[in-house]
Amino acid sequence: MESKLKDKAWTKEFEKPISAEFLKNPFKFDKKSLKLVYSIDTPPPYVNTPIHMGHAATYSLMDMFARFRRMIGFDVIFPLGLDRNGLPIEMAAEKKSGKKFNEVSREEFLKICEKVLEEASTESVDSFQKLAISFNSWKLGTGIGDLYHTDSADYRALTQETFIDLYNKGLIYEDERVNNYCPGCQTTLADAEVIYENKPTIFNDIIFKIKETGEEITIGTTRPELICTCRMVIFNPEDKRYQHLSGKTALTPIFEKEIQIKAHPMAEIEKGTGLAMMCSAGDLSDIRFFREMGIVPVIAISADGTMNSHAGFLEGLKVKEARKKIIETLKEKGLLVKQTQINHRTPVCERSKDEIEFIAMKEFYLKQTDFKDKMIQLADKVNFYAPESKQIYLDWVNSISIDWPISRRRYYATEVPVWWCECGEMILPPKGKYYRPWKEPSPVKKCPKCGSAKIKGDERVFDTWFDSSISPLYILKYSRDNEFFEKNSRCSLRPQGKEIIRTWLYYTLFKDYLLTGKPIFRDVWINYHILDDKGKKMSKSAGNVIDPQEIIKKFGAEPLRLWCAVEGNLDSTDFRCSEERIEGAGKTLTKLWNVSRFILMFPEPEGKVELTALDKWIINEINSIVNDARAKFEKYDFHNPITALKNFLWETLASHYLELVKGRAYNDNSKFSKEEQNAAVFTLTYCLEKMLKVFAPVIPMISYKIYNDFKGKNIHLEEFPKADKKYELEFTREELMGLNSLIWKTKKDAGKSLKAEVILLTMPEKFKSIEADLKEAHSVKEIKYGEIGVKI
RNA sequence: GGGCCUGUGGUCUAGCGGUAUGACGCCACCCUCACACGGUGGAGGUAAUGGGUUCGACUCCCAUCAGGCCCACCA
Repeated sequence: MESKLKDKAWTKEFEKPISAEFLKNPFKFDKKSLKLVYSIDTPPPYVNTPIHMGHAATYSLMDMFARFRRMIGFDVIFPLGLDRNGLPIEMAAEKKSGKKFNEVSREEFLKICEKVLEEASTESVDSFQKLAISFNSWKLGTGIGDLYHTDSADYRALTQETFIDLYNKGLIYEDERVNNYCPGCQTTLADAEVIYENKPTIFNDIIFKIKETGEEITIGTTRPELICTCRMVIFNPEDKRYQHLSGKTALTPIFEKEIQIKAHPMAEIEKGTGLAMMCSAGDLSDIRFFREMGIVPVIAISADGTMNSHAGFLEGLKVKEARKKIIETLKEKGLLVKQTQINHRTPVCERSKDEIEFIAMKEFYLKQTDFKDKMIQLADKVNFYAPESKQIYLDWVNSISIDWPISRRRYYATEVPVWWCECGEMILPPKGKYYRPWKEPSPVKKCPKCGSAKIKGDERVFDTWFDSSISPLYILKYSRDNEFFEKNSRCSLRPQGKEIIRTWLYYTLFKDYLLTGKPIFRDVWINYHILDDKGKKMSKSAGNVIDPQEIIKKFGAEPLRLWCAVEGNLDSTDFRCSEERIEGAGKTLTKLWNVSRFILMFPEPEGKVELTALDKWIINEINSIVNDARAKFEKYDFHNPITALKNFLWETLASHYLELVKGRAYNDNSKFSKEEQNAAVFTLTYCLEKMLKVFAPVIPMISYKIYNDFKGKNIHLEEFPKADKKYELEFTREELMGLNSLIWKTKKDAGKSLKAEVILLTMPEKFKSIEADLKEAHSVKEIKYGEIGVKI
């Protein structure tokens, strides 16, 4: 008999033509369909580096979610987005041109960025295609489900529009903020560009006076030029030496400013003299401290890196000069007790290695501290998978103490859509267009306030998260197709990594709440990480990065996908990437192929079908798997159902049912009736069909091929199976499998072949209904009923 | 330094109050007509460590250790 599956085994070479076929017929989103919409806010990967193993795994899982939802009747929005904004692109451009972004004109620099983007690797897209990820489309466009770029005019226009809306709602304001500033590169830096080095620094012990008692105290500092910004002296609450100072007033040297002395755990007993002066020169932590204490910070360094009027006699000096000068002055006045050289962890510029200065600049802020309670409540309206991940979000929201700074001084990002009149009036353009104020004229010729025509465009851009946080709005056509958006938001699912909960997830929930008044996601699926085979995090510098293309080349995409499902639940645990285990997953594909090949050897049964108890048993088994899978897939758990299905395939179906039913299916000696033989074939194909459909979202290519040869139809357009009614049976799965195993073991222990005859099989009466199948399968001469026993 | 999460045979995983599930790998035997990418059998775990609650704990609580994620790095 010839099987409908001709090839002896499934090989990775079969994947190519199938994935090509998938590409020809993508699952386009059909706005006119009457189906319910299920939308996935996919995380746009960065284009400048090819996707790594983590992407391959998480997108494979997202694809399982998408394919499953389609099979249960949803129209799925599953777009591919490519992230092209921000620093990584600028870094690549700088590397390529050998020039820093402020060394060439803005226009020129953007051209280099665009060139970098043009040449950006298409390897990621190729990987997605090889993995058979079922995005709605691979073509760039502005329709629902189309491929989108985060730097497109369309996307950026929407980002700018949300700025205009939020500004008009009174939620955005401008304020002076301290920035990391590199004097070498002459630019502000993001925190991520700052590294720390141990550098020898002079630690100066300086005398402060106590106003009430005249006592002198000594405080150590590496930044004496900032004494003018000192607004508090603190000591550790446990520090016995200074308890008497609590509540007293200190006078700063030279400036004679009165400041409070307080106990605060931030002061360390062993560090310096145990007394610390708190200056508002520094970074966010200083700002936070001042806010906590209710003190207004004083900024003494201006944007050009020189001391301003707050610094008094130091005004106009550069920071280092100011430090020199004040040390001289302190020495003259006898206020400098001691100078020691210490190794100090100093923030330096990642590239030029210059010491970072902190200077104040005006930046836009989005109010968020007022919304903390709301954002905590909002989390209860979102389903977190796994639920434990919610805590990461809550912890972050609780720790927020300052508003969100949304403007940056870089080039390749969405421009802040603002113009400024010489009189200081801010001019907002109307919504709906993409604006580039640094090169475009203002939307109004004259300032509405003073009538002046001297209007300049703002040169700042947005923080990338200000862009990224509108992705669900963008893919659901917020403000572009209001009817559609109203009907189909909230977005069904946000899948993302655990490490960006405080950024991408929080900012999206927050900003989109401000804009729409609702939690934008229904479900949030948080994924953990793929580690290398030793359990270490993959990183370029460690050289342990596993390339998914290599894995696909070696084993194929299907084993990789199956491995993702079988390895564990990525929503609660990291995976170690082991080639051995991925290869092992491939064996299940072969097993599935061979079982299918066997089943598809028998012609479709004609005439009546009379199910035996054995058939009913295996039908119960597969149905309970179908039930379980339906329920758990909905909750993004593929691991447990697929593990169960895999076990069903290997053990229950292949080892037990198949072995027992073989004789009846062949029926060479006509020991069984035609109806019974039909039942065997019917049951086998029944199991195969359901099994393939449960596997289909996980391993779409092999299931597509088998189902096509089996039914001549596209399995991915079929409905996900439902369980049929359950049959009552006298024996359990364990009892049946135990009986088989006992017979096989008895033969083996006696050194006989498995085909050897059983002279007498004694078994409980509950197996009477499957007597004929047992007799045939185990070559039993005689059967008796009673205590179990095998005689050979 | 702070917060949160995790810790089950060599590797990975299930269950989550009654001494442990399955897979991969390993060893032995077997080419039985779908499959040697197979079959059968076997070795291998005092559940990170130490306490506590309980008649009883892998399962609950505390501490320690290790790993992960995020934040901070300041006199």
